[in-house]
Amino acid sequence: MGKKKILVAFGDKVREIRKQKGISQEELSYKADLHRTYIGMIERAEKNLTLTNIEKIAKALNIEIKDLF
Amino acid sequence: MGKKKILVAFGDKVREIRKQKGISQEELSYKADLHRTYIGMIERAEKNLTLTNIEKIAKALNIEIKDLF
DNA sequence: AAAATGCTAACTATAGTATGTAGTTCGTCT
DNA sequence: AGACGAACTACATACTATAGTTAGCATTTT
Repeated sequence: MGKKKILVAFGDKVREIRKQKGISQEELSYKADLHRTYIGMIERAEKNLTLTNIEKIAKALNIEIKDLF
Repeated sequence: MGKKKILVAFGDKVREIRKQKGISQEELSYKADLHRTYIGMIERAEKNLTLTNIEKIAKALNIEIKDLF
């Protein structure tokens, strides 16, 4: 099953910014109030996340939602 | 049950741009390949939509995902 | 070695999809 | 003006797909 481009792009962006900020998936998961493995799934484009979780991740990264696209 | 701010903001934005383009919910639903009533629910902030559907709506409106935030 | 991430598998919550009906808006015609 | 129909939108409900959440162990990275 091929992963959707948009999910790959989003996951890559999250990983890029997360590394830029020098934090681990686990640290991000605390800040976003999401599970550690769930963050990994998003970065690997295995989850089609909802708008509320997109917002949680943006806030945890201290960025605007816009900046994830 | 109070509607989440982010969903209200998103729904309002979709409606604003849709009206700006002078198309009905039904027309938008055709272009986005989503059900007519589902578009209504999104505009009324009753649904927490996923990233793939956010993309569908942006494409149907001929805009970038960024422009919805 | 320790810390971080990948990956599988399960369960539960809710998004996605659709139908039917009620209500709204808007122009047109007496 | 008010009455009428037509197009659009709201809303309740129900079903089915899948997102959300977690645990455990494997693998990779530092």
